[in-house]
Amino acid sequence: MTELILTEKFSVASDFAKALGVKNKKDGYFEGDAHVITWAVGHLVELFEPDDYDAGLKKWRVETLPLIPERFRYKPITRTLQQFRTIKALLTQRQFDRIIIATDAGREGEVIARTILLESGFRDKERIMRFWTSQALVPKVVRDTMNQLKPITDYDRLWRAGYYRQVSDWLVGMNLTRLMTVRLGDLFSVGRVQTAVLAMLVDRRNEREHFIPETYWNFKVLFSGDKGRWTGRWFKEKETRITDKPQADALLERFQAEKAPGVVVSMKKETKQEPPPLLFSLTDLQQEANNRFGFPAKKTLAIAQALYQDRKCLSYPRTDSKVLGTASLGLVNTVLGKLEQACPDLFAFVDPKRVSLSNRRVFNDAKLTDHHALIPFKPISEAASRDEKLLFDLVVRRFAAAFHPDCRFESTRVVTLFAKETFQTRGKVILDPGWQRVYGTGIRDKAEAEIIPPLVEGDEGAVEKIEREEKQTSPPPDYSDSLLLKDMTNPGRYVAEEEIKRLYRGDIGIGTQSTRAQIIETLISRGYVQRAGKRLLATDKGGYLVTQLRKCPISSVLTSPEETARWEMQLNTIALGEGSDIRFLDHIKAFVTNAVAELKSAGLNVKLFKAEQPQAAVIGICPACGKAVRENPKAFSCEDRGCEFVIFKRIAGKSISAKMATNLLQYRKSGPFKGFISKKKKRFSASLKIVNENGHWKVTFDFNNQGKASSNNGQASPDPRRSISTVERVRSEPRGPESLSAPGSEPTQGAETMRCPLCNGTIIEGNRGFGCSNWRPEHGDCRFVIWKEIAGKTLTLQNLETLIAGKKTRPYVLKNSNGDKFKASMKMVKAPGQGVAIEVEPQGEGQGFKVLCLR
DNA sequence: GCAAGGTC
Repeated sequence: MTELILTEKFSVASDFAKALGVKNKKDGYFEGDAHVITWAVGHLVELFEPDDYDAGLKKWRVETLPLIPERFRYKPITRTLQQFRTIKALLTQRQFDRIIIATDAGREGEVIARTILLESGFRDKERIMRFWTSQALVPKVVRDTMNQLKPITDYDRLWRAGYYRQVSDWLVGMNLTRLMTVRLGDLFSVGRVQTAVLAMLVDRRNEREHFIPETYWNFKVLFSGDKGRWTGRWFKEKETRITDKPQADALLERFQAEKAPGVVVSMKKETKQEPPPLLFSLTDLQQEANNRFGFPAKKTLAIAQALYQDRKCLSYPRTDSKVLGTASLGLVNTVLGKLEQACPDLFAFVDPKRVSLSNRRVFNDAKLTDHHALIPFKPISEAASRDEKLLFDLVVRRFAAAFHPDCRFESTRVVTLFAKETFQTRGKVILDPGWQRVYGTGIRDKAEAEIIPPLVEGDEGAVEKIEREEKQTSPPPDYSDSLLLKDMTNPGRYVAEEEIKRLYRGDIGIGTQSTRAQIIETLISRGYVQRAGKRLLATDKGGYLVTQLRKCPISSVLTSPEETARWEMQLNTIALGEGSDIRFLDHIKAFVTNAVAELKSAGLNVKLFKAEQPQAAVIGICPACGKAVRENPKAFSCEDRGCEFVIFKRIAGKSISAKMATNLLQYRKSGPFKGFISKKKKRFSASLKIVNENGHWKVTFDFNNQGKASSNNGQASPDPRRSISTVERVRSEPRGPESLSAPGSEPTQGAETMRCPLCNGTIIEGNRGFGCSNWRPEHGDCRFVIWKEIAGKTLTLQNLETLIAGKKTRPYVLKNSNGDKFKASMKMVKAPGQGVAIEVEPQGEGQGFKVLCLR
């Protein structure tokens, strides 16, 4: 008997080949005695474009809308046509006893297989079987599941649900994008997913713009008794804030007037346990990598893909599952064995009892989706990039943590009665860090870790200090990739209606794990959203589209995340055989028809949008005028229009990368590089340098010094006249409020590196300041920073060296906070309890030092 | 010039 097996992707086909002992690889498939195994590359077939139905539809016109094809048709996707033809030939030109569909176990997997069969003209359903499992495809799982093949008709409903998903997205997207674009005179894309997400970003921008901060007050009282001190925070029922000023004043007066001590009225101690976090889904990993390293979702996906595909140390990344299947216990044991050897520290406290099927937080078939959670397969290669290692480390730690004991801690809550008001004190002592060992003990609960004396009810404490804190309410934060992914995954948090909240209780989100990163990028490329560091900000254009759609009652549902969830719910019922597909499609068609009619006649404000292009990245400093040099399509040029300095992206036939340009700007010389082509078509090598000829700065070749700096990534040594030390230039995202960046590559070789005066770490350069490479909590949480601009003066590299060496700079003209100018030199001093400060020493007499820059 | 969903 011969069988044809069709998988969704090459990696799965090769898992099958391994399990079935098929070794003979042909072009586009594996060939064995009993099996031929071939693979798709995701979707190989797509819906017709409008102009495939009718060439007249190539032009976008309002009059041709709504576009509602009588019958939807498919065509092969050009990019993967070769593979489609291979599969079609196998299906139609060879006789197999059975065709086994082994695409991923989910709705889209079903669509991928069915559309290939459809477009190949293969109709013999009797011979088609479905291979269905979400377990990791180790050989045993493949062989066992091959013995439990299902008739394909069991999955017809799933295929229909997938088909309606495709078709309804097409109807909404094609019609409303064309309509809004033609009516508003600029490209305005509209879609079920992208418009709902855009609306979330626009709403957040509006909330923040219209937010009015309110002042409120807290009270803290420091009690002191025989057993020690404790701080109580005022509360009444669940409230800890007082929003009324007279009330706050009255309370303060009462507290100050009160002579009697505080009395402990309750003391509760509980031992609590916190289980390890669940294994990573892609979205969780993207969130964590965005929070910790500032990686955009797309970057994390790309790195994870490389770890999976090239380095083969990570499982399939596009998964929304946070568990493994019960068939993966053996796999887990193998992986644990390999990783233990590579990083024994992380696995020293693994609890063998947790490495068993009784660990339902890890092994849970009921919670498996198309794929299982992200896990490591083996230690990462030494050759991997820094970013790859960072990301992989997150996965390994999460994996290790999953097999650790719970974190056990003792939580204490003390209530003290003072002046007839109640004050609470919370403490937390970690008894056994359990899985937190993997992350370094106690990082997570720093804020709460207050040590409380062993109080009992009735203990008295004299009042030592009464503190009133004035605070302001803050608006919800701007979205980052991380926060947006969270709300896309779990939109119910922002949905008011109880009924709809319930819809989200299942696993319904907006978009899918495979596309969420892409949706964010689409919004950016449409000019709806901009990145500003970690933040994602809706632009005026994005806000405008949402406003126009919301003017129209029918179309406005696209701007509500609820609607996308309703569609998902209905598709689910179709997949389960409970819903009517015809009614669903009729509903969507009616929606599109009505929305088109409504928007055709709506009084839309037509407004012209200049592309709000985010500024291109700064790649260096202009040698001619000191302003930023930015990348543009053809060159790296000075942002000052009046300055003509430019480094073209092609020099003598060779492409110049941003990295090369950065080096060139920093060191005035870079190379040597191979691959230039002379006017006589001869190849040659040369370094590039920046020279000043008659007051004109330009890039020229340098033929000296050939081959000398090759050990240094093609980077020349720094120009000795410019600096004796170097600072690592960091080009990743800024972190936190200080806007210092994460460290980039290793410190530049060949030059003395500057050291942090507090912890001896490496000095790294961020966007706004020079900081310490040990800024991460796990590296020592060093907060050292010197801002690049101090009192209106921009520091030079030489100033920085002088300051770090503890020496005084020469006097400069500086400005104080009132804008008054004065002349002073700067020096770094130890500031008590604060790390370091930069002081300026005014030139005038008797003015003393003035602290201008605390860390 | 359009959607969203796969995979590269």
